[in-house]
Amino acid sequence: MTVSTVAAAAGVSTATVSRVMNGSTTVAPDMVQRVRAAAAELGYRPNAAAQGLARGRTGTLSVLVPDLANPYFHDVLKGVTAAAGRSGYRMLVADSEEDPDDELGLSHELLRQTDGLILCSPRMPRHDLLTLADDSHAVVCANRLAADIDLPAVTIDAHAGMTSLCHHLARLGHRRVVYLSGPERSWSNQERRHALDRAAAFGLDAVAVACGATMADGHAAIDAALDHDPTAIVAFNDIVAFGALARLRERGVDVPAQVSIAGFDDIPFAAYAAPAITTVRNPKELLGRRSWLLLARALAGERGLEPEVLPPQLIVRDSTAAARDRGNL
Amino acid sequence: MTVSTVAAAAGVSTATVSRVMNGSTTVAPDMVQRVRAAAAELGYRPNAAAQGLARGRTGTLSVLVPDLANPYFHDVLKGVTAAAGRSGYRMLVADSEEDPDDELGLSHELLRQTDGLILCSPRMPRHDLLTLADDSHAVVCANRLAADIDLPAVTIDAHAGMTSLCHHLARLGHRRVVYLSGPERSWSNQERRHALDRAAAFGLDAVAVACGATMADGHAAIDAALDHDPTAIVAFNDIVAFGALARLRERGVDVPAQVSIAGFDDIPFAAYAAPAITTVRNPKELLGRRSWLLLARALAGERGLEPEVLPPQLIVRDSTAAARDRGNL
DNA sequence: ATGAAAGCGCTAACAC
DNA sequence: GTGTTAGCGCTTTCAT
Repeated sequence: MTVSTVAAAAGVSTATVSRVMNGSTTVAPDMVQRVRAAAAELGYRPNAAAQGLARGRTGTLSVLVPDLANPYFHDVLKGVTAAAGRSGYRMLVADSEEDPDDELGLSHELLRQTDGLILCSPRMPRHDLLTLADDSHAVVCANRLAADIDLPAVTIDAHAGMTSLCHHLARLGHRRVVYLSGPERSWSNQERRHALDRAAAFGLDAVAVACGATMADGHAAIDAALDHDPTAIVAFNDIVAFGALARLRERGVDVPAQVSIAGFDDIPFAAYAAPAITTVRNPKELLGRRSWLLLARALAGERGLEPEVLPPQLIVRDSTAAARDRGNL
Repeated sequence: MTVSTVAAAAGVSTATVSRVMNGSTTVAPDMVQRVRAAAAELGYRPNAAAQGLARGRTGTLSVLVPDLANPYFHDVLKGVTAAAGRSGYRMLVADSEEDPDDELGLSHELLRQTDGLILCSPRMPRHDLLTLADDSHAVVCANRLAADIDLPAVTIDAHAGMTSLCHHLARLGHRRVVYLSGPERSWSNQERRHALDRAAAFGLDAVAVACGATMADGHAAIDAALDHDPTAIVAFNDIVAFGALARLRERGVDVPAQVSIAGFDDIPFAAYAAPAITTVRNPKELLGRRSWLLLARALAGERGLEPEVLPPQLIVRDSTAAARDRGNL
């Protein structure tokens, strides 16, 4: 079942079949009919590999995420597919499972099979990022800015987000806050942490506790966090906040009466948690769409694309309230 | 940068390069060295499309899920990649976004680009499934059994799962239970519902309320559910249970004191909910692994593969307790 | 407007 | 053990 089969059945050349299948306008209407009929009759479907080889492009892009289990990435992926789909591109998703050392290899593998790659929150060392940028012009970086590396990027203004959150907490009278720190190699985590440190200007006294990016991490980190007797806890992301909330409940700590807690990203679960989690909304779909736009431009040959920075938004819910007046937990 | 480039650089033929790249044993050690060196030097990476065309297979399989935002599918996907990866296969993920009418088209498109397809909880009409089975032998169906359609399948024993859950509820003294029904076209939903109906044998009197598969659906369905004044609510899945829990909280209904609630699947969030959700654990990763195994066999030419049925497991947590003695909500 | 034919980059007979 | 070569299925000049 190839072009030749269809061509024979329709009594035309393979070139004509190809033209019809690709919607070329320079084909006589009756030929179009004949070919269409023959193709439909035979149930013909073009072979993607052959098309890819002949055209020099696959029509597929790939996205590499560190953890597919994090709902955060779904919305990003949705944004990417939606935007890329409109340009006739399909999306291949890969998961590095939070293994920074595997990312470079995976990226090369993906680049081999697809036309371009979107790295979502990559954890790989700076050096690998540099290698990748040297190897290919079809890579864009989401959620990470790498100075002096020629990689189109789109990020969130973590500083602005954290600042508005800190403002919120400061107005509620909080002073001692613990930050549940995300993965070491996460750029977002570093940004959030630094932004929080700068919030000392509002009178917030922040201390970081090593944590991670999963619910289990959040759950496990609470005991250490409470040792600092904070009135508020800021989690690396909503997932962590979620796990933390569970542990606080176990320990009988009332949220937000005794301790306030806030997350980051605004994943769907955040709004349904008990209590609903105050968070900094990340324009995830937009991030996905912009990433594709950047990739499309890179694919079209544009170089030296400027990094884009997207604005987050504070979402106040029920997990934050006025700091308790005095006393320890 | 092609085989020829490398061949020229190494002073050998393209065939030898190909042999080395594919780990053929019938190559002299020094040639292997030369080729390896040249390839590394040039940073050569084989073109996947060309390989696919020449080999007649792409080395990629695809998985179609109805909703990538449902954490349930992550574990399934994890199982698939893990198993397929061991056989040198990569995985392409596609999301039909709960649009049953788009599934057939998407499936064909995926089949065109990859060697095989795993349909995860497909919602498409039976007729489309039949078409697909006729068109290809490289399709396996997870979470759906279609009688008289020659499609390798792996499912969960919903009946067993629902029965153990009903047992649990019956022993706690529940009689009036509401089932929050999932998507109309979901086979799992039908199975769960039927199994629940059969639980009348335990003295459970179940009534179904239309709901859906999202947190918002669960949230929205609670009001109608409470109209039936149930002592227990069984949700289509954990996501729905999660949304339902939020609404119950809003209405001031105490779970589990006034109403018990149970989910299905045991997604990670279930254990961290407030209260932790009693559920029926679905061996998701196993399901993924088995799906791949079936697909691999189909790809190898086996036909008439027997459907596999996996056992679920009741996980009792804090959202279910003894039925309230008397009185309405 | 249509067809013939030359590749796209790689693999796998087949010959040596 | 190594090289030659004929495709894999499609697109795309280039003629006509």
